[in-house]
Amino acid sequence: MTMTEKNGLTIFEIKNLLAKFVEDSLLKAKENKEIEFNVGILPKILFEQPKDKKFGDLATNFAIDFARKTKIASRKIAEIVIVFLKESNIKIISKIEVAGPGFLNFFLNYTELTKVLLDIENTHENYGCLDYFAGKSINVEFVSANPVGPLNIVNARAAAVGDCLCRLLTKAGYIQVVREYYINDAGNQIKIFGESVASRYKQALGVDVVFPENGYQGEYVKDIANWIKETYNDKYLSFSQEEQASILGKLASLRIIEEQKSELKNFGVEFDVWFSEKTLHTVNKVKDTLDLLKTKECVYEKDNAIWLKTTQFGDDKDRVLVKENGDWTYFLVDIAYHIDKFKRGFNTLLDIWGPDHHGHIIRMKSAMSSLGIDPSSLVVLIAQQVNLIHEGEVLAMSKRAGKFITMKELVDEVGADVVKYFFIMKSLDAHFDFDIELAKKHSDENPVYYIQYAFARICSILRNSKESVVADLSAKNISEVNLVLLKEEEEHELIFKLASFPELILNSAIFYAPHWLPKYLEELASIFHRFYTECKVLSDDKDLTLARLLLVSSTKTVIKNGLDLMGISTPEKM
RNA sequence: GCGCCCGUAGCUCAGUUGGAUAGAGCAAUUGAUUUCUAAUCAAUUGGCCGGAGGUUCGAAUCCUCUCGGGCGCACCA
Repeated sequence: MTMTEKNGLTIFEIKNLLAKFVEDSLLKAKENKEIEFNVGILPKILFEQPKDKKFGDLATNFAIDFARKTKIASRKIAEIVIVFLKESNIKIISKIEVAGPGFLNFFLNYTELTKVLLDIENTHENYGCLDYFAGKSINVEFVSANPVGPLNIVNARAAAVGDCLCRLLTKAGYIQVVREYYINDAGNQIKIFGESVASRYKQALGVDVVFPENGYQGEYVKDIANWIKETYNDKYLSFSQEEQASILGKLASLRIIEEQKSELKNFGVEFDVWFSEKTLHTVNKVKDTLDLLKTKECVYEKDNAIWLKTTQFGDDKDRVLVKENGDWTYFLVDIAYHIDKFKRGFNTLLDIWGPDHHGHIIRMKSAMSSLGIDPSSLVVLIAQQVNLIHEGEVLAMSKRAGKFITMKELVDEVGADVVKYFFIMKSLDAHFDFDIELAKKHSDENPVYYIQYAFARICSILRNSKESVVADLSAKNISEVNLVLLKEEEEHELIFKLASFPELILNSAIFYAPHWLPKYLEELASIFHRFYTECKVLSDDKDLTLARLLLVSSTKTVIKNGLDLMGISTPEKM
């Protein structure tokens, strides 16, 4: 539908509107000399949803905060302001009260608020889309596992959360969101991995060799070696040890990358860019970065190595860029990588790193500062560790020792929807104990099914409505629906929640907090289930049925939009 | 020793800017189905927000100290 007029207001818009009215009221009070203050100290008017209904739908405590600056009693400020507010006759508000030490409580006019349902119907999958980050672009780098083994459960966490975050950022208005996977295919680990594969390859061909002491033990290494044997036979047997490690390592890691891609795709996560660390070396980007750093006076030589003065930005010691033997450090290469990303024109770089990398944040930001890049345009989120709990015990996992559960195993065992939901619902900061038995055992009472069930129930209602005498909603001009009929408490709660959706998107995107989304959807589903129990949608009262169908249809849209943001399916029947 | 993250109900965790009586799910107990899907709803039980000070009208939230758990502190990646 194009050129749709907006009918109602979302909660976010209402808050902005009210903030403006409060501010205007304060200024009028100042004009009337009822309150004296400098315009510069005008407070930011923030609203919250009181827990207790008797305090209204929205409340602000600005007067209490403002009282400190003006030395006027907070209650008095509120009482002066409320007079002007009442004179303003704000359409969306039915009642305003001063309460407690100076809270200003607003009660919404639900006849007005309900009009938002028309907007939800009109905008549909675009409901919740914002233009907050209009014109901005962001690069989100996540997972980025070394190509030396299958993806593990921490990678699964990063994949689920990173992908959801990207969808949220897109919805919040970024013009470009690039999902990027950095392949560490040039380091020491690759070398060790190559030696491991070469060793297994020779063993597979019946050669008696000693497996490297620090090699990768996992069974998958043997599988890959066997694959190479089957594909190339003894072609590489005559090569030198070094060549074998290099060539077979490359073959093996390419294969692993392909497997990672397909496992991620199977999980529903696809990357726009697979960036190979090697390309930084081949086109001199590391050297260029080093040269650039050298011009910045924050680089010095000591003990035959080249150092970056990260201490001037708060690091506890300076860091080496070029080793005594002339090799570049991982740190320098990583700086070059980030410079490369910035050069591609992104306003913001977002990295999701593992917990063992938190010490690198200050270093990387130091490097950016040294190069004159605003360090706040690099955002690093740390995905805390995941413990897999099996029969009450924490499973110790090590890729080197080949003892770990892969992302694929977890997804096969528990299901992609549940895995995604479990990971997204936790704050990234939180350490996470993932109890496999619990996830499987309680899968029927899982929150994800709770939400999906609400969706399925709505689909069922809509199916039934088409068979009844009640006219199909889409066949009617929805603006003819009599919204006043939606007056039950459950209906109002549902409408309020639906109207809050865009604000949730905004906050989740601004604070990079995707875990607020599943919480919102659980609350929404809960309100819907209660509504379902209390209010019959399909009845002989055609007008009421139509109004409730509109409400239910809007709920369906919001649940769908929400689950889509998490990459979780929306079954129409359960 | 220094730094980062965590500590909230029996378990797993929310708590956005300091707000009004600390929340949800699971587990436990009880009730609800001639009615659009009971994978649901309603109700009950469950808390010194790790501890101690401080800041203020007001603290789970901010500051200081402290105790537990995890992870870093390489010329490894």
